Amino acid sequence: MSNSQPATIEDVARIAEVSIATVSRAIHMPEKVAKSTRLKVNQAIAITGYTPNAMARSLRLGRSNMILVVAPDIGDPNFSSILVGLENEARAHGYGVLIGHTQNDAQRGLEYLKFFNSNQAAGMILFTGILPFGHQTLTARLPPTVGVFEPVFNGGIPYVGVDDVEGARKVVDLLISEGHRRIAFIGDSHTRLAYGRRRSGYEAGLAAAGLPVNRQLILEGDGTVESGRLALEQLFMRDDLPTAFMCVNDQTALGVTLGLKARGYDIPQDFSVTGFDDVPQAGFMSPSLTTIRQPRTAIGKHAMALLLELLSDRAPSETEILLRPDLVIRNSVGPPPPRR
Amino acid sequence: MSNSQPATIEDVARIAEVSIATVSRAIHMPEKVAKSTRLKVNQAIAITGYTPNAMARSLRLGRSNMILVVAPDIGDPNFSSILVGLENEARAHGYGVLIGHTQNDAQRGLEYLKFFNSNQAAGMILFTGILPFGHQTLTARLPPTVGVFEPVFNGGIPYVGVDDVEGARKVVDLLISEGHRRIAFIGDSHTRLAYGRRRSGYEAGLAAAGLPVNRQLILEGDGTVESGRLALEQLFMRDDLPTAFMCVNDQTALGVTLGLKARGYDIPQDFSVTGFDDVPQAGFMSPSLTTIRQPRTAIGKHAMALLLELLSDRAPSETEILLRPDLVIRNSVGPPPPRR
DNA sequence: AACCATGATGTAAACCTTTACATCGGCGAG
DNA sequence: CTCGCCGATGTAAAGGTTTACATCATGGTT
Repeated sequence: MSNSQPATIEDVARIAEVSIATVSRAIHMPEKVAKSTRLKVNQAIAITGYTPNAMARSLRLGRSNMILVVAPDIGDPNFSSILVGLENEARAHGYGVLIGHTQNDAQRGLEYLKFFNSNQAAGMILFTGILPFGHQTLTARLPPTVGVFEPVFNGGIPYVGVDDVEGARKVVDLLISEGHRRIAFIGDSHTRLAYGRRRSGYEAGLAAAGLPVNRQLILEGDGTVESGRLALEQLFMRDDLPTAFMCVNDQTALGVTLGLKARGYDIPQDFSVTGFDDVPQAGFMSPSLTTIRQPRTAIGKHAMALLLELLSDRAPSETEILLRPDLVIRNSVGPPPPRR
Repeated sequence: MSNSQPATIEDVARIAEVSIATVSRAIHMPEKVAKSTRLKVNQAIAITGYTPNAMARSLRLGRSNMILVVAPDIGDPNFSSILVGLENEARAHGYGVLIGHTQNDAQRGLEYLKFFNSNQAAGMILFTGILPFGHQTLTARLPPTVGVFEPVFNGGIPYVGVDDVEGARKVVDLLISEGHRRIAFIGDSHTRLAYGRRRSGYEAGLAAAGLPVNRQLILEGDGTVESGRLALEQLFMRDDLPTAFMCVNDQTALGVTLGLKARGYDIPQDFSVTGFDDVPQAGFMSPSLTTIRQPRTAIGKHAMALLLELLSDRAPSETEILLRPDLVIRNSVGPPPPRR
């Protein structure tokens, strides 16, 4: 039964007493083979436990049914649920998913690019906001690619994510409606498109309320906990404090929260803090964090659907899909303290 | 330069004015080819931008240089750093890493098994404490495999992880030295070997201190936040409280902490809580969590080294590698309250 | 001077598929 | 009865490698 070598199509053919061509057809174009033969073949497959050799198959075909998902950091709390969406959609269409982990190392990114020479993958999903290889000349020879979660910096790449501008807008609007007038934006960035969009939403919200945009209250950050803590320290050094901290993501908000608590302040009594993304830990923070929910599995699903559309080279119906962000109100926002 | 089709070995041969055999040798057995030819070949490779077709290669060779890493949940906070260790070691030996995500679905596990028929992967790292496919007959035809982080339930599979017994022992010893006598163990499990081992350490510690093992204080759990919260409620319903909660992992400890805080208790003034694993969030919890550090990248490194040893079918030097667990003392442990 | 070992290179088979093309038999129409 | 067509199946090539074996030239030994 289970010999040392995996069964090949030839083993099946021998047992079914047909040619290998017929076996192949019985598998891939069943309607082209007589019912009785089909039966024999299926029995033979069951007997041998044959599964087609994927490498030989895609060598012959010149294409594979694998999609490469490239992420700089597998540990990103947003990644896992997006992956689930990607995988489910992929498998529903007969595709599989490989995960590539670049650790922000262009060298590694390049290695994954080789996958496409060998047809080891047919397309690529980019979880990084940037092309994962240094600025090679090869922009031309890029495989079909879709960005998720964060628009791809180098431009021109279809993208699926949440509507960052509107999400940020919802946050500022909430803060303003609570009575805040001095709202800091923590985590501005020139390189991360998503953060830039969130900042636009922030500014739009202020403008709509007739509030000035105070450049002193906009601090840079890279979305890490540490960056939040750091920005907070800078603000305290300047002694020109806001009443609310609108953070570019939940990690940053955690940093701000920790810093504030370390200084002995209470949230939301003394200051309000908001995040963005609603990572799994957001509900467990103390206080639990008011933030924007990312529809993560939906993002994954749409992104994969878009990529498969690209692969079937029907012209893709759209090139940027923006999903609706939902505000999640928890306990980190309150009215500003009476005076300061 | 960059035509539409990727360059093949034949293109290189033509340009270098040698046969394809020589090109292949120049790449894989450079000492077998004259220095002058080697030079020509290398130039031709540079000109064409040739990279070998990995599929054709492993089709011919009957083996690949990819290692499949199977995890039920990519989002597990322990996974990412272990992966880094695995990857670094793999690439140092010319191997690459593929990540398989099973979502605890045996069907998916089986699909990954097909990788080995096609030689898409040469070996497998199991991050799940269990064989990721239902109980197939195929235990015999298992590819070279190493478990990480959690011993593999179905037995006989080499394993690299932390010494759970000793780690747990360090935790109880700490609690006992603080003066605790009634210590609950949250997260016992029949199916998760690591948890069983941690419980052994717990019992050993109690025994060494001459304390009784109270079965009422040992609660089941599956390592989720929710399981921690649940176990806590059970204890409160029984009205027979411990002074310290030793949790099987950090997530469980988070659940216990949240439950305790919801009931208005202070940690560590009213109760002490400990975790295990030192996940990245442990330091950010409030209070910050006293726990056991997993040497995650080291685990990955050793596991991959062991697997590569297995692959080279030198008999592996050892079949279980246990790394030293370190106690990380933070702020969730204190002496028990004066009376109760 | 004849021979052989040695080193460098080329030829062709094999790995496992898929599929264009050929073959074959049967059946309906003329 | 013959022809042509159609459906079912088989034959063989192709896809890009690696490598056993063959070939060839060179230089040293006898």
